Amino acid sequence: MQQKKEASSSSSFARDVFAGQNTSDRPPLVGKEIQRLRQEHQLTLDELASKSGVSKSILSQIERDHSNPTLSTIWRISQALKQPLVDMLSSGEEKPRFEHLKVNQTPVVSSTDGKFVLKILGTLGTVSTLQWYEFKAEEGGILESESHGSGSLENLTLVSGKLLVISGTESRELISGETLRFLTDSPHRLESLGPEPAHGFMVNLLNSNESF
Amino acid sequence: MQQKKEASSSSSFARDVFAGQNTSDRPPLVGKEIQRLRQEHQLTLDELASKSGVSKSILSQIERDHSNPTLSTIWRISQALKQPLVDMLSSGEEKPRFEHLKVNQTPVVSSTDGKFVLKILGTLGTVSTLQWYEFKAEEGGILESESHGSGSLENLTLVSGKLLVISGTESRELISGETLRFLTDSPHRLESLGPEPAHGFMVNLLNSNESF
DNA sequence: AACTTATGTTCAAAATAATGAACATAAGTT
DNA sequence: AACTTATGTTCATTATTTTGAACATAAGTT
Repeated sequence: MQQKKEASSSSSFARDVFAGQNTSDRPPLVGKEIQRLRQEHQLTLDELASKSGVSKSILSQIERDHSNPTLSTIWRISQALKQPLVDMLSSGEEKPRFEHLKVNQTPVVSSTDGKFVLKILGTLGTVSTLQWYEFKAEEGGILESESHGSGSLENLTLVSGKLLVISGTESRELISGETLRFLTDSPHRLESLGPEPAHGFMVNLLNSNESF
Repeated sequence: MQQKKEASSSSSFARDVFAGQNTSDRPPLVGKEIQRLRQEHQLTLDELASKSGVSKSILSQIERDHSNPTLSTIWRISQALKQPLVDMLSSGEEKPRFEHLKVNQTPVVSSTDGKFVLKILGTLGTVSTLQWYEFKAEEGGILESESHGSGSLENLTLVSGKLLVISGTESRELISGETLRFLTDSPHRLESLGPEPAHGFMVNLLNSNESF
């Protein structure tokens, strides 16, 4: 069973952790953040221990990144500190400040006849699913979409051109500068009426609590 | 030393976990989400095990929420699945539901010199706030913004023109067709470099969990 | 059917996280 | 100084996670 190491502070975890920066090639270091929060709340280790139900000895080690805490441990600490668990973990991670997508890196989808071009500008999967697009369509260009699931919402702004939007049994005609918001829980279709090309933006909220 | 329980599946953790729903009074259940992601990536337990360096036996148990994984374990799994660790943990938590908005009259904000014009296309306010805009700025037009709070994200796509983006101490130059995603947890500034007017689209995710 | 292959689960053993008590250290008090 | 109090760290022990190998099950082949 447990072969006693020379001291608890030199576990392999600690060694690994201290070997380098958290260049996102190793788990986030939560110690600093936890300590910061605890001190912000003016709590001692003893107090946080009793509030959280986590022993103060392990708290001490976690704060110094000498331990690799369990999910439930981190969770109990985050509760006691009234901090969303997720925030505590992401604090250590250095997020890139900028993410720069060059022109050719922007994914593009186009209709079979090439008349309707959809550029996927971005996606956010965290909360619910969110996607936004730019589109350009010459006269007669058509985009057909299936239902995005109940509760899904599409927000379309036309910068230039003229566009016919059909969702379910209803339809609307949009002119330059107008915005339309509609449910996309049934198949829908966009059609550029011309003569000048339609150009616009879309923000879609997909209802992702479907299990497929 | 380890007093062998009747079976590994009846650890106290498992019992606790199965005692009730995750009504945010117990650690998030990551099992379902991990399994979903693994299957989405078409990986078997063996494959994920070798990719992540986590043994398949513990993967099996974690997926069924029969184990209380360690931070480093969750992290290694999230890496292998190319999923931000944070997303995996928040998946079990309550998702915000949408509120239905009234028809918008597209409010317009413009800089004092009138050179930078921002059209608010839409808003969604729930747990985190989402807003999207269209902007047009002639040469020299400047938009200054305060911090939107920690974790806030701005997604900017430039349709035409040239734009200088400064956030914190960093800056980027964008040309037509490019997209930039950046954190707005510090003051930032957009400047149209001209000569042709800058025209683009922004989607902002504001983080509204201020600790108060 | 018997044999292989692919996939997921269970088990004993090993590694390590968590606990509670003892130990350090510093700051105040008498 | 000697004594207390407050705070954080270390240590031996206990509880749990993690591992690797063995086991189970199902699907496909000969």
